[in-house]
Amino acid sequence: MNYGFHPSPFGVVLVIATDRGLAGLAFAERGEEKATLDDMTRRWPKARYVEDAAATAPLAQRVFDPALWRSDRPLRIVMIGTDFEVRVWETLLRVPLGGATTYSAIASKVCTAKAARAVGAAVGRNPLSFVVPCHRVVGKNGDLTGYHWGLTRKRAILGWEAGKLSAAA
DNA sequence: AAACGAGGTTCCT
DNA sequence: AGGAACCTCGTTT
Repeated sequence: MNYGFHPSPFGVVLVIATDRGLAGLAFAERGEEKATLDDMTRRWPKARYVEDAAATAPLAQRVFDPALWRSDRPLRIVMIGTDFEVRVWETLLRVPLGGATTYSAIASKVCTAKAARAVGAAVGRNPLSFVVPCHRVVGKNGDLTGYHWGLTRKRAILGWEAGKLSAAA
């Protein structure tokens, strides 16, 4: 796996890629790049990691520029996780830009309605932050309940998306 | 408003 | 294997 750190509208992002496509995308606080990398590599302990910012830079650029989200050049992604997690993430991928869903709604689709917390855990462990719209999930009552990389960042992303939406319209 | 328990899955020891 | 943690939710103090 190749990885590299790149600037983004929301801070530094760690991009992890395999020869089959994008595998990981995580936000890092300034100075905490190492911790973020550890956090990611823990997900796939058996993988070999090589820093190659040149390989990951184009991916980072593409992900954060909606103008490049074209169906004729789909972003290739690789989802590595348990059955449950992958199901949750695939459900999330169907949430449209600017849309929102709830943990319990996903839970009832993937498992039972009471698995909301499990969904929360799975969403939180989502290695493809931002690409998989884990930030468009809100609590049942419409509140932003939590975010692995900070509620502040979650709000920033939602605001950014709202801006992109009005720009497109 | 705060505390609590149920509930599903995964992580860590 | 056992316990704790998690981006939850509904109910009870």
